[in-house]
Amino acid sequence: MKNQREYAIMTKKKGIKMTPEIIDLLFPNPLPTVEEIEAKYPARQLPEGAVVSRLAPSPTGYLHIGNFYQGFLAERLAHQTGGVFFIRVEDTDQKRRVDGAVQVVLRALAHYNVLPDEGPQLDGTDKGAYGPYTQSFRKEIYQAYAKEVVKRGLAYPCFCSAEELDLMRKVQEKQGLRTGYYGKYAKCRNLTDEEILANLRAGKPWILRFKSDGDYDKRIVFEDLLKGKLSLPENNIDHVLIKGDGLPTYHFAHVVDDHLMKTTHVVRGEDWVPSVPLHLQLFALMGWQPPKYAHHALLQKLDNGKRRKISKRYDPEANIEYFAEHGYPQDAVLEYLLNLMNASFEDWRKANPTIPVMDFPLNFNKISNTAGALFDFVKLHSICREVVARMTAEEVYNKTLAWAEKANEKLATLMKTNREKCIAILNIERNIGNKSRKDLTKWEDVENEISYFFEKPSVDAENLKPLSLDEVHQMAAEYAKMYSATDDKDTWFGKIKQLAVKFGFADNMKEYKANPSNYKGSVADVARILRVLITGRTQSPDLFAIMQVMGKGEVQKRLEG
RNA sequence: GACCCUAUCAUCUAACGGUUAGGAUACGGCCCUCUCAAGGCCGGUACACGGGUUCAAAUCCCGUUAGGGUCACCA
Repeated sequence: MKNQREYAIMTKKKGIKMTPEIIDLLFPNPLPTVEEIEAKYPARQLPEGAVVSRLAPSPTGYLHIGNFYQGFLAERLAHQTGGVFFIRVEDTDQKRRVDGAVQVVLRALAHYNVLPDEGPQLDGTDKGAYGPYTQSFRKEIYQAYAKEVVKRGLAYPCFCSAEELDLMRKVQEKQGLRTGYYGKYAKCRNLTDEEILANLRAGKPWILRFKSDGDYDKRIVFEDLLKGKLSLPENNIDHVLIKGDGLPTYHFAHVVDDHLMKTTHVVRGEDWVPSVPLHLQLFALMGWQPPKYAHHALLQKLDNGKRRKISKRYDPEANIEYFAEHGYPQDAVLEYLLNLMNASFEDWRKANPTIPVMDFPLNFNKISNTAGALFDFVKLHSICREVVARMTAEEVYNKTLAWAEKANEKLATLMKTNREKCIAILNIERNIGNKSRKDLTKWEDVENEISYFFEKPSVDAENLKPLSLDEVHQMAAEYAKMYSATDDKDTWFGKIKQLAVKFGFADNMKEYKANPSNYKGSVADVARILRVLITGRTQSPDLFAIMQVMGKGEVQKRLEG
């Protein structure tokens, strides 16, 4: 890798020196000097070892779960070291820009408590001293640096049309060559000053290309924080720095912005690995210290037995909003992702069941470095159940209500008008000793867990067997007379046993199993029949607790009906 | 096609030259004075293949195979 000095020498030797006239035509508008710009971006005052990292979303109206994963990882790294995590909006592709997209990203991050220290805010302002944090507002900064590169003779205008480039690529493909603007295919690289001038005066559209001095047969070696030592061919392609609309490409913007914003660590998906040689080359060209890179594996999905990266097009869960919409507990999503980052998370959680997720010490040296994990709903759901089981009934109530207010109006109304009762329902078999029911996965499921308390269930006669409807009525009437809301659990169950005997059922399992033909069934069947009358279901949480919460009046109504 | 990354149970993974290859999820079985859920106990399932190096290899090296990724005026 060459340093700035070597580039300067090289420039002198073989750089094309653009005439001042060309430079004026290329950059007709007044621009700040690079010195002026640099002065606005002083070194950050941070403790030793503090990481400055960022999430750089494109405002497409959609936050991909992979980007969220990346941002979360960057945020952890920054905040665990006392550093800074910021957001930078990469909107240099104006075609893909969608209104309100930044809000989508910010709201998603806020939902998960992954909080940026700097960047655009929901009200449209910027927070932080290293902005603007939206690339389209930084146009003249990129232009100023581009102009500098042109002055040094290391960038040149390219007049090739999209059609020409397309044709070129097809030719290269046909011949089995590497595609790209390099070597003899870099036609505009060797244009004379006169030719450039003529094109510019004729108003021919142009883009600015970097004059690569890389040799594809040589290798560049660098240390990736996650992948270790990586060796790739040098870049010899004259990549685009400034596009036809005057905005930079990702590559140039990345180098300029992360230099100015003092990013120390670039965390991104491993799909970026192939462009690291280019990026390092650009940092060297500018004479800047490159950040450390950390490329993580991509989240994948099984599709017809084949793996592929999670796709916006086919997988609804590729959109981070999916999880909020369906009422996934925030912490469960975070825990699941943390578990993919560090498998030791589970052990930590087991040892520290009550500590907040964000207190997990994410070990950067142990970030999994495999081919990329399959997104696993089964595992996520299991984590959800654990997370919900750890909550108090009131927390579950609050979180569910917050979800329902956006997603299920009917449920929200029901919950608001029956707050205490809902909490009592959600408290059934919760935090008894240190055990809890684990049948709630997401807020979406709550409706089904509480609905039967509020409306009289329909009863399927099939579930009342072996008794006839008449016999059921007799049994229910008998039980209604016996039931007392002040009974403790043992007394309650004792009465069910009495009822069982009275109607020809065995009052304990062992006896029934020993002589099944002597009985209509066991006490379990009696309990089932009562459960069906009261809840409409054959399966439910503890019937004793349900009846207590429901209240004697309602219980009797259901027994009679 | 070129280049890069990866390879341990079905899934996520631990192991950093010496382990009966561990855990979690899922699955199966048993137990648990009412079902379900939970809980307890038990169980099956993995080092992709082939060569080396070494007293010793899941671990290091090479190759094969397989999967993934990248090759834009998109990021």
